[in-house]
Amino acid sequence: MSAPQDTDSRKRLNREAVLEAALELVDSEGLEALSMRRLGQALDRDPMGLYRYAASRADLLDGITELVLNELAIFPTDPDWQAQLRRIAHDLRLLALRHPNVVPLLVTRPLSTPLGLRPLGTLRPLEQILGLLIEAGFAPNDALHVYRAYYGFLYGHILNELQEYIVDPEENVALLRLGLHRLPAREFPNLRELAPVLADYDGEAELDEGISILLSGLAERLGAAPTGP
Amino acid sequence: MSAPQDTDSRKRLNREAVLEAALELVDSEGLEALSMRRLGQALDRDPMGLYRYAASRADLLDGITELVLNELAIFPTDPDWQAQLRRIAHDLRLLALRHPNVVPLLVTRPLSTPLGLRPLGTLRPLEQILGLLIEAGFAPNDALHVYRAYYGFLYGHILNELQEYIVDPEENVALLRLGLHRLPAREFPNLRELAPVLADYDGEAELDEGISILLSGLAERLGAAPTGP
DNA sequence: CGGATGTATCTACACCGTAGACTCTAGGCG
DNA sequence: CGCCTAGAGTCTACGGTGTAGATACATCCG
Repeated sequence: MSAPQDTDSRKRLNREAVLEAALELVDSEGLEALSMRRLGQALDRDPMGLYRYAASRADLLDGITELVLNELAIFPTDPDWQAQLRRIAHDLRLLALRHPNVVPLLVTRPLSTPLGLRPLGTLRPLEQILGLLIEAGFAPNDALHVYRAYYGFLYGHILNELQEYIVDPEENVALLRLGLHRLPAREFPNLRELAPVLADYDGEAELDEGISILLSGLAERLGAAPTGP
Repeated sequence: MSAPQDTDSRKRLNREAVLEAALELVDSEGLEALSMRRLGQALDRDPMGLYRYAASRADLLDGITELVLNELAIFPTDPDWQAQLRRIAHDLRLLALRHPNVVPLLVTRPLSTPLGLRPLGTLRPLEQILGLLIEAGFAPNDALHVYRAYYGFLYGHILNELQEYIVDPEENVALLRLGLHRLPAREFPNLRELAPVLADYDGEAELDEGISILLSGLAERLGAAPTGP
């Protein structure tokens, strides 16, 4: 009658469990809904107790980005680097669509922390992709440049796609039309005319096409100036 | 002796003045420092009075992004669309470096508002670049795709560059070294080895190179499948 | 048993966005 | 002139936030 009630939700916590609950909250109710008190409530714990597992709210946010990025699998020794980069791109895209509310964290957190001080989990993709490229024959310098082009393109695409993404596909067209109808016709003729095209955006195809272009450009460069013996 | 003290900072306000003060605050002290109370203090006004010029804090943020994007000049009728796109890219980069704290808003605000309901000022670049491309001979459909590739690349680059940007160039190397030194050597060999290269990132050159590649790809496509009569 | 050590909880503070009531000012109109 | 109205400016208050610090509690070691 005095055991600390392990009925269901009162198991012993650990950092991962806390982060998972936080992620769940963010996924379902948005970033703004994530507060220590709300999270404590979701875990049926005193909010102050969470500070044992996350030093601050900022640390919590970092933890979430880390957790999400861990869903991304990279195999830096795969010899087919092009296929690998293509797969990673699609995986990251799906990950972003699965956790749209986390995307702002993904692109924003790194801006506030110098590279070397970031959570290791968020640096791992960088490290591993560098490895992949170096393994593939790029000089380390070039690998870095390639990584930047690749990841830049990827993040850009995700932001683009998510901007035009609307949750309820039923409302999608209507809302879009409604919204665009609001635009002054003489100032925004092109946007208004493109409404139907905007409405059915095939993000996957667009991403794949972009990756193809990028990869062919990169392969060309690799062929032109090989560095290995 | 009773005039409402127009000494200096107590002129009549308007939305733009408020937004400019807000931008100044964000530039100098970061996004988190922007609160109604702080802003009211900066303007020597009652915080509640600001609601006359911005309906909410969110609206304030939207206003700031709009204000910043207005610094970007686009000439949609310039026949040399490639030069135009290149210039815009560099302008946007400089703008991001001038207002690094605003960049999170730039990439993040559009994610929370359906396209048609966004502040007009933030849609204008899209509209005008579409105009530029259509004028250049792209079919409207293609113009949209090209825009996405272009802007995606651009945003990606800016995020990349800002991630590695550190304010005080004196501390830069030291901090970076310090940070990277922290990384476990066996897990992050590539990153550690690339520290010196990371330290002197020439964002302008990298951007320009990327734009060149993109433009040549685009020009090729335009040449391959022209749409005009 | 006594102490010590780590966990959980509570209280309190300074700050936030903003709803709503209130005061004050300027101007129009009889 | 006096009065009324509309709007701008101000104040107070409410329910929320992150988190420092004190306090209570459990658990283990000697």
